[in-house]
Amino acid sequence: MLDLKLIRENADEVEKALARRNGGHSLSGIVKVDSSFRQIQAEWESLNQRSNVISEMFKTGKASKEEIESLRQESKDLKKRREDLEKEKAELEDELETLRLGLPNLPDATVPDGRDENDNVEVHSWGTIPTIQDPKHHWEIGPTLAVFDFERGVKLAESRFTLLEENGAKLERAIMNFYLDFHSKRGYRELFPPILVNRECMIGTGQLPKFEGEFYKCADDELYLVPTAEVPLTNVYRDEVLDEEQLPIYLCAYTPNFRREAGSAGKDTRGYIRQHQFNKVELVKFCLPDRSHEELESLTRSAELVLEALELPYRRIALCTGDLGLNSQKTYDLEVWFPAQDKYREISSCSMFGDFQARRANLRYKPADGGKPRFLHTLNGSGVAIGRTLAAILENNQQSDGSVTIPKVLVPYLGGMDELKPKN
RNA sequence: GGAGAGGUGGCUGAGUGGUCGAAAGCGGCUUCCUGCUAAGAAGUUGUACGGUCAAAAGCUGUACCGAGAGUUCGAAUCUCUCCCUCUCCGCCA
Repeated sequence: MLDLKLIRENADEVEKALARRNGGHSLSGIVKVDSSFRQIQAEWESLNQRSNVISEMFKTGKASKEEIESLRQESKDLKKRREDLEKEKAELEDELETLRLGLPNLPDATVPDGRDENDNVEVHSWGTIPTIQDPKHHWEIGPTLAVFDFERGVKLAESRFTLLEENGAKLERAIMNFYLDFHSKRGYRELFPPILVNRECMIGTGQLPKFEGEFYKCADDELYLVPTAEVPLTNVYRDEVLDEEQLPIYLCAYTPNFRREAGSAGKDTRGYIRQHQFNKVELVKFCLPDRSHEELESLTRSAELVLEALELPYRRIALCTGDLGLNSQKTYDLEVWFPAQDKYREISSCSMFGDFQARRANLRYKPADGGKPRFLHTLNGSGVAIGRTLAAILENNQQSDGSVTIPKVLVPYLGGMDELKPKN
């Protein structure tokens, strides 16, 4: 959410900054609603003031008996007019809130301009792309190695749900534990948050109200299945004022994630890449406003390091303005190599949000110099997606005999197992 | 699920329908004092959005005592609905 004062006073500049994204975002609507809201507000306040004066006269008993009758009547009339104004005021306020919540963040100056993902910029790549004769897709390899059972996953739920067979289950858990251990050792405090969250959380991190159809919601409770651990983690300190000395705060957590994938019909329908339920370890940071850029670099680096530890070839992409998410000022995507698809696929997305989420979730810190509480800055990134990691390991580590070697760092997490062999 | 208690400022905790933005204590801040971070004394201390001002300070207006509705000239205080927390019992991983 953008600062209303900033919009009011520098509408042109804000509009110019937003124009770097796709689809123009006109501010004239917001400015207009804001000014009529304030006009109504002023009128309403002056009526209140009069009512308070009348009350005061009752209190002090200064009015004569005849005056009392007319004052009583006046007060009743005032109340009626106030109620009319209140209705109008509430409507305008709602409208203003909706408009503001729908407005995206301002892109950072360092973000490359562009229309869509084709204009994203590769920052660097790591690792050697393996040479594999006729590489197979992970969905071809998985079932032969007791990793995936796609048919039964669909039977249990619906499409885009997968049953992990014994090796898959163990591998998924090994990756998850490796990631959590790795980030915990590097200063991220491990939490295990609720996986159902309330609406305030979803608004706080920016999923709602704009993307209502993307998420699973409980019918009888105002609760949502988390689409990412970003939601509970970023909301941990919602409506709180932290001390400056507490910052920065690094959090990490594993959660399952649930997404309807409403806009992705027909995309990645095969395999384990795009599921309604998937596992992920997420990294979240809270920091002082002037630290965002370096925190983004180190956050992204943390995500890269787990891929390097797993020896998976990847590249880092800087998203262009047109591909940036609603909340984000700047985003790096990490993409890992998928041999059978002959391309890189996203496995992590690391973003800085400035005070955009902090305003929505009311996340503040008290400056050490004793000033008023200020909004802090938030960042997050996948550290990284577990299911896609599993798929990438299957594809990159496939051998000509149909087996798959396990990355060294995972072997201890698998009781010493260092390869998966086909049954027969 | 049954029974009960309660939701007030950064925290603890008072509050008779007008004198309550709200006692008191703690904490915070400022100053004084004792030759050093300990103790003591005094003062000060909510938030949001407006107005005034070049701006800040200051002054000033309105709102806010879980949320919403109602009674009343006037509600933290009375009534209703909802939400949440706590205690006991039951049930359950």
